[in-house]
Amino acid sequence: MDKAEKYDKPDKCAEKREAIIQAALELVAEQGFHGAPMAMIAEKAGVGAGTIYRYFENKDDLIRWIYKNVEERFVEVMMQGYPEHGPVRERLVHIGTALVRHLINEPLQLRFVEQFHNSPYGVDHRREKIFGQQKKDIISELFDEAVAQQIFKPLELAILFSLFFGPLVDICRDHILGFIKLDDALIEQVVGACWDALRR
Amino acid sequence: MDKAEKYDKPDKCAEKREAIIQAALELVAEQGFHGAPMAMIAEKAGVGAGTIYRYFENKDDLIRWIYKNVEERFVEVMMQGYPEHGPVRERLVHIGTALVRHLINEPLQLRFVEQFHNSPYGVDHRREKIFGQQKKDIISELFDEAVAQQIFKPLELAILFSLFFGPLVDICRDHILGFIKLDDALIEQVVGACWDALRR
DNA sequence: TATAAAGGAATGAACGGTCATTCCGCGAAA
DNA sequence: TTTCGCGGAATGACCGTTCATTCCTTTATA
Repeated sequence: MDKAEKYDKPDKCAEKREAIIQAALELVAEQGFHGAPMAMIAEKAGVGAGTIYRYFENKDDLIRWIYKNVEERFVEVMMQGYPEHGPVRERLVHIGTALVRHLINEPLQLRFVEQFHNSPYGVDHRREKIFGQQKKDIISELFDEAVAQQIFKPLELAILFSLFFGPLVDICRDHILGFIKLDDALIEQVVGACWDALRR
Repeated sequence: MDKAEKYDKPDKCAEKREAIIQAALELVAEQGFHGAPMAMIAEKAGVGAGTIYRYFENKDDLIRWIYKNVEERFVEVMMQGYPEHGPVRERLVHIGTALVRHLINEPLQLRFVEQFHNSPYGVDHRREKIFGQQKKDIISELFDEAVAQQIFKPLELAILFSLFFGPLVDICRDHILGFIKLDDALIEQVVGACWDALRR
């Protein structure tokens, strides 16, 4: 039964890979990088320790791959139903609300990203994000536009991002850890408060 | 010369202890906990590896002791010149400005605290801070008062703290890492923005 | 179809390196 | 001479990574 189930699936490789990713995501999110040795990831994923190295070059590679995917998911979520032609406030509230809703539904993703940001990778990543800026993304464009239209305070993008996203992420973490209890009304209030910080 | 200097001081023990603390603070701040092994702390402090254990029970003890002291320094700085009887806005601006000025003058302390917060200690510490709350501190009292007077939005303390302190700390980090350049005028604008987030 | 060999995926014990902590000999102070 | 702080090699635990071996699937053969 076990064996039949195991081998009649055509994509067992992809499944193993997924199991490794999920195990690593959970362990890093819940215990930090210290608490996620490769042997433990392997055990949790139900594979041998060496197997991980068939799918990922090394631990760094695994961690970066997960981060990249999680971050992409964040952007996707914020862009889903994005009111591209609405007023600035509506667009910003959409982004903030979508992000918060997603983060509290996927606590592991939030915790993982936080662990990543506070690690040797983190600084390099932020530097690249602030200075690299080869192709402006939609969110940066929205902020630039709002500054140009004198809707936002005339501050650098990095500062505006901190004012808006910083508290939202902090508050999601507090919700996940059980320190506060977010509901729809409260999310709206908090996003509104972050908007107030940006508004001229 | 070295020896003479070393032993004619009456408080050489306290000096050694200070050297250990300073070395640990610097290494953790600059490299994270991974990059601050006890042997390296000892070398940087100019003492033997075993000597650290004459002053601190173990690494945890050392780290917690440093954290406690750094945090106390933060509170001291915010309370220095605190306009106790001024209007709420003035008091809040004082706190925010004093904190930012101190953080950018003492980048190691900021980086150390951030490392601490993102570690197994961090969550427990925050939980204790939010729920423990045996004796209200002056800052909490200020926020409570502002909510009661309907100057602030009617939100929980944890949320108001995130709205105010979250961005300030983020921005100081960006300054330290060279991503932005804070000056007095900019600090005032940013603190003002955080105030706007709280204001009803 | 039945059997056997080949090929590649998976395994987990073993390796080299690092870490926190211990412990014992040394040398300064009394 | 005795005492005691100190140093740093030694210890044992742990971690990322490797690799010889095993196991499963596919292909070749009769």
